[in-house]
Amino acid sequence: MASLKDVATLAGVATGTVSRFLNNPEQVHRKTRAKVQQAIEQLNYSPNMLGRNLRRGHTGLVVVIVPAVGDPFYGEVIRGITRVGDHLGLSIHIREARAAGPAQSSDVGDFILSRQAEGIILLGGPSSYDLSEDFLKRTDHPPIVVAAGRASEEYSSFAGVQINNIEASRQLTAYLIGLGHARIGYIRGEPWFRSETDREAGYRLAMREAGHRVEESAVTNGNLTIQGAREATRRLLHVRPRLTAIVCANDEMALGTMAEIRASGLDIPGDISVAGFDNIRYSEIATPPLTTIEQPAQLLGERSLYRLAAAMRDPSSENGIDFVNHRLIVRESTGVAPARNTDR
Amino acid sequence: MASLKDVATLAGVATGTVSRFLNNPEQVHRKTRAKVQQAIEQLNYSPNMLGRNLRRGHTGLVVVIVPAVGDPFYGEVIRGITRVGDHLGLSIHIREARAAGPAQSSDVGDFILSRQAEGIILLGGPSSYDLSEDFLKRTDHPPIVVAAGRASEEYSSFAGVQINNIEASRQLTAYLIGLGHARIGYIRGEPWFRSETDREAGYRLAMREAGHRVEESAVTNGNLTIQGAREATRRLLHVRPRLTAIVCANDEMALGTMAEIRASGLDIPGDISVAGFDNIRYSEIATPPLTTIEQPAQLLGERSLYRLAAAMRDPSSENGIDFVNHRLIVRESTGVAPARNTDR
DNA sequence: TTGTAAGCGTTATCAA
DNA sequence: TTGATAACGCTTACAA
Repeated sequence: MASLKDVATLAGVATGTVSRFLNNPEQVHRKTRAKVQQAIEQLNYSPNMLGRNLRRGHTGLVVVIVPAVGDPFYGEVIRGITRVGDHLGLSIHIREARAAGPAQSSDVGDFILSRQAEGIILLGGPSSYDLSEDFLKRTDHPPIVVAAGRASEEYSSFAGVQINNIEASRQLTAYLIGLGHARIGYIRGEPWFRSETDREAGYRLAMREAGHRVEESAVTNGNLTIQGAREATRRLLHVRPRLTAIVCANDEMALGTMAEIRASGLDIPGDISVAGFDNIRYSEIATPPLTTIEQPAQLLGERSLYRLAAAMRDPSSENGIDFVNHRLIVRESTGVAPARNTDR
Repeated sequence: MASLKDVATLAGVATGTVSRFLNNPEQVHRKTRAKVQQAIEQLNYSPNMLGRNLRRGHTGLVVVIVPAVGDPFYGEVIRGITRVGDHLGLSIHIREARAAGPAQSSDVGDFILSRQAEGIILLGGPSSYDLSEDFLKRTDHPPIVVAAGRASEEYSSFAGVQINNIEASRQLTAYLIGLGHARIGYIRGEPWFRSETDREAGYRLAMREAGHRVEESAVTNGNLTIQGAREATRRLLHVRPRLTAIVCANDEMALGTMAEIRASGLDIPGDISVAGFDNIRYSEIATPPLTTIEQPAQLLGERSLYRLAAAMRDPSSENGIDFVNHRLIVRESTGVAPARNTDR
């Protein structure tokens, strides 16, 4: 493959001139420009970014770490990120967090430290999936923004863009309580995602505020998957007296929960109400349509990259949390609590 | 940030020695090893990949171009790819194809030609979304594998891993015909995805084989989205005499189609049967569960990367199409055709 | 086993 | 406006 030097030789000029042609064409004479242009076309030359980036000392590359590619919610966030990336001239690369779990610390840290990327957006993080402990201890890494997650105390050097998960969850749960529900179950996702401990906290808060007790058998793990949620739901359906509502830490699990409830012959919301989080595109067309908390996904993405870009320019820029508005969307999966059953 | 030279200075050895320590530790004396190790830790050194890759002449980076991040089907394919990537020591980067449409040729080609990536996997492609005409004309690019798409004549220099879309679609349509359906509509996706022209061809083939006429008003565009499919379905519901079945080019659209049919008060499959493609995870829990063609998504991903890796090692390796098996999954969204209505 | 030095493909500085 | 040359951080003969 042709290098800049080859072009220079063929055009009969110095390498510096070709470089100038590439970066500041107006500084090279019309006549020379033509020669260089001609040589470039003849050799099918295109600049080697490795050389360029090495010399320039930056890559214009931002890496987005996503827990699961194929997740409809994160997909929307990423759409927002890439849109801003196009606008700012930044290359966006997406990487799936190691599926192996927290034990296998990821190689993402290495990738960053090795200067191939100049910034990171952690979607839904931070979790030990994303970055190794070693990495987190260091202070000499490029800027990091946590989007749609939760920048917690222990990672306070990260900026964050997110909804107020505690408040959103409290509001959703309070809405159910307002419908007369008292026996409300909760299906959490992976416990190492901090945004979800917040959601669980909001649920507990609303229950406490209403004076309802949370039985620990009514709170269980759904692993963020449809299948996990179905199994979790099966467990919750054994709780007696029967729960009249189930809140899920995201819509994906809520869809699984609804499937399992339907499979068991119960009615939604007649027997049990179900609510989720995220408002993914499948929630609106579910049967029944799912009550959920909408996160402004694309906005989350856009804002994260703007903040990251600011931090890349000025490393000393603030790294507090930027809250965006959520919205309770009431649909038909929630209804008034069924009259108290006397059987069992 | 510390460089290899800094480490060498601090450890009191030559740069070459540090480099050897990094790459062939067994070739350096135990005593020296300790010194270097110590210096590395003290400086928090990690190698700059730009320098290393430039010198070595390769990056170990593979780029996956996906039409839409957040698509559940492609998400599975990517999972297969990343798994093999971990295994082969290749870094997998995902990039979303420019959302702007074919007019805006993408910068992916530049990225590849600039030697940052050593291979490309095109998911669902190739389409003009992915690569510019200029790029496709060139022959000096790194190996390209088309996964879950269709490597057509015009891109015959690409290897492909896919199901036989024509045959799968023919089979699905023939299954409906076997249930007594004769008036079957078709909702295609974006016409520039070649895999979908194949699916439409298979549908037409089955119809022709059964001696059924395809009315052009019964074939329409769904843009690969739920919303697009709903609009398409609204159009199809006006066709008279009424269609008794609708085949969609993917499950995403089929879910939208079912939502619209339900919204219009018709029964699935009582009035209209619906079938899709891909067997995404939401299809099984849809109401009713969706009849579809399963593609072995993870396998598609795994095979693509193996083929790409082979081509990276040996550029002259074959680039034919590697077919994997699809499977018809019959669920409750399809049933026998309703008795011929005399009204209208 | 270690040191020296050339070179990967660029850009940038300094003279000319 | 252009050319010569050092430098970015690393690897790898080759010599010691």
